[in-house]
Amino acid sequence: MVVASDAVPLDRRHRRRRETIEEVLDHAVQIMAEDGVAGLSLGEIARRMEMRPPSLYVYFPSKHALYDALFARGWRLLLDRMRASEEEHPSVEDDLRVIMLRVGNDFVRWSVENFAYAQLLFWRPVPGYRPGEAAYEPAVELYQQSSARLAALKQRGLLRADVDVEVALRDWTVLVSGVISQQLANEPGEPFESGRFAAAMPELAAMFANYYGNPARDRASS
Amino acid sequence: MVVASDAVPLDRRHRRRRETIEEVLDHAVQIMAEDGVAGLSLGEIARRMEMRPPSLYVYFPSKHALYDALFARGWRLLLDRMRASEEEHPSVEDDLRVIMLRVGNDFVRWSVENFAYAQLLFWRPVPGYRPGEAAYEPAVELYQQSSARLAALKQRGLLRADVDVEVALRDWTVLVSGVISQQLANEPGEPFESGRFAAAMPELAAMFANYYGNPARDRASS
DNA sequence: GTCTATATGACGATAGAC
DNA sequence: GTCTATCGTCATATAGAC
Repeated sequence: MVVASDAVPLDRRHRRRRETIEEVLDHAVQIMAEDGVAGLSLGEIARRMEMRPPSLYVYFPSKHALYDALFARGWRLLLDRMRASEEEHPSVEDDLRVIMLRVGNDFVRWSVENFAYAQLLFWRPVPGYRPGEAAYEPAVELYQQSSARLAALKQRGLLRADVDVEVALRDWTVLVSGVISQQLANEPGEPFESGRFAAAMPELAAMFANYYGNPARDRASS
Repeated sequence: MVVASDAVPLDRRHRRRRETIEEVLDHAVQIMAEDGVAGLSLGEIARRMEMRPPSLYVYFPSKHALYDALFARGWRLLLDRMRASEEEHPSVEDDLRVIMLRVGNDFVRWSVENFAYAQLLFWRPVPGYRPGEAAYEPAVELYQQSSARLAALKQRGLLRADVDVEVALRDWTVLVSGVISQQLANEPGEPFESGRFAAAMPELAAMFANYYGNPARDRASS
């Protein structure tokens, strides 16, 4: 068996397969945006790819597996977005409110602009579908990144020393997911800039900073 | 035409019809709780009522109309619950945090215990379904009741005089719906008492009271 | 390996008999 | 008011063509 000469077409096949998978996911997101997350249909994906529905089972063993791939892809995209956000604007300010507002706004903006993903990630709209363990991996990674970020802020004295980082992070996720939920449920399609609930972020960031912030360090909160 | 003699069987027919409708709704809620909101199927309702599916169309012209009835019924039940809550414990305390925590806890508790309704009311899980104007009526009523309650608290000096009641209410709904969303999405089936996100209510109520409360009146906030 | 043809059973919905 | 019959669509399984 000659491994080396087989490797090239094997790679090409694999690459082509992955490209097809990505194309399936692209169409799936588009359809979810049009018809709702639970309105995704394999037949519609196949139609747009000029395939027959059963052909999709070559790439995904079930519709749930497709949702799992979308779930993981969504968290991965959001994780990348938040990493880029942190690189663009390192949180060097001494104002907890300003830092949380920037982070929160980026999070909410991505969710509003990618509402199909957001509904899949933050709600539970698909009957019978529960994300698999592997699909949760990037979500866990984002959680750990957020936790580390908050811990660093505490280290720098922006969070009070007696604050439990996990509790503060739980409350912060409640604030942010509340904004996203209300925005997507009550004003679907409304852009981030003009959303009535997205506009609540400044007050909510101030609330959070006042409550968990260190008054000795952070003069801006009152 | 003798109207009087027709009236009795007509009433009986109407009453019987309404009873059947209520029975349909009861089964629908039960099925949504088991299979998810979007997993509701007319066939399953008919099966449990020992009917054929087309017979349901005598009572509801479409599945969306059924969802509309469930939407209105859910808000009505929640409205009744919040009214009873206010009667049991009139908000006579002088502590904004305590008042908001009681109201918020009752709201979240109902939502967790009636998670099928809650998903329908606070999320948008059904592809293609948008609540009709009539179905929104009890939701609007509850909003107005909440708005009046906050205005009364402002009148009593528990909310700062410069606070916009509508803004404060928007932020409060974000907090509460954030708790409900996170609780139902991440710990489905978990009771109110042991829910990780339901347990955030005390901190969130304190956050809200600190931010919008009147420090001159409300010594408890810090 | 990749796609297709075909089939099954469930679904929402409609028409028309009784 | 309830039924049977029917339609079109869906996810899914199997078997087989290339």
